[in-house]
Amino acid sequence: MNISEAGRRAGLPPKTIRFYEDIGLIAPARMDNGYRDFSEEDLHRLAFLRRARALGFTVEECRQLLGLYHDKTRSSADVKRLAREHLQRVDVQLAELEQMRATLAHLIDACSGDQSPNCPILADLSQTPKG
Amino acid sequence: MNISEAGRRAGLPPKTIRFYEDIGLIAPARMDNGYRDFSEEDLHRLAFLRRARALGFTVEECRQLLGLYHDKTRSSADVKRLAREHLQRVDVQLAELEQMRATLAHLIDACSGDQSPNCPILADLSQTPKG
DNA sequence: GATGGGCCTTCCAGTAGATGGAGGGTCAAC
DNA sequence: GTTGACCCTCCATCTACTGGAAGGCCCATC
Repeated sequence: MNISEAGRRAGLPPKTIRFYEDIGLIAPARMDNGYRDFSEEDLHRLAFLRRARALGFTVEECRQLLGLYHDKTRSSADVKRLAREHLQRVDVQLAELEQMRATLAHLIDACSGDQSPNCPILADLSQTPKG
Repeated sequence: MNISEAGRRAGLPPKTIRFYEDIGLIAPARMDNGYRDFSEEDLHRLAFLRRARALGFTVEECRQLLGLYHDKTRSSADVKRLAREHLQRVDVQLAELEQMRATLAHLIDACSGDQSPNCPILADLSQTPKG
């Protein structure tokens, strides 16, 4: 199977698949003409990667998860630990974004949005730290 | 005022300040020896940048915001539009993160986290799209 | 006046995770 | 035989910095 077909079936653009090969996440065979030749196993890995990335795991975490997936002697504790660390990061990001959102919404609400130059948003941004 | 003092007062590392000068967000004067010489106005711009960045505005948006801030003929509607567009982006990111979080939390909850290789997290990641 | 430490400068490289494009090979169809 | 749609590699670009090397400046101390 060539790269565009693999991409279509795994839900990843060919560019991304080549990138994943570059960084050693997959290693598809090659045809005589040099074209990549994707097996079902390659496809499986690609789909795994797409899902793990969609959950926000970093590429390095994906590498570890793939390693665990293929390690029949793994313990689920290792996987769970990785996932929990990631969840903590997600929670931090969520808290930051929610804080941003609250401040932004508050400022937007306070701004008349008319033709006057008077603007609480700019006023807030230009506030000096101690006054 | 030299760069480390400016950084201390604006809450930004010297490296970041140099970077902001590189991309044209600030243009501090220079002393005879080539050192940057920050005015109160420069400090004000730096503090503005720090706050706008902390609210998640991109550097290009910060550039526009600074432009509006110094434009006495601005209308607050322009500022509000920028802020609203940004808020929409934040909301999209929040929705994505919350979706991630929910899935992750669900998977983590389902995983025993013991020494068995059996792991619902890996099972989910390796699911093929149609079964 | 030599030396040391702590600043400052510029420039280059690297980060994450792709994505875009140039330049060129391959292949099937018309 | 020549389009057009693929494929290949390699390099550049994006965001917003951050780290480090190599070297200059300034002040204090011996």
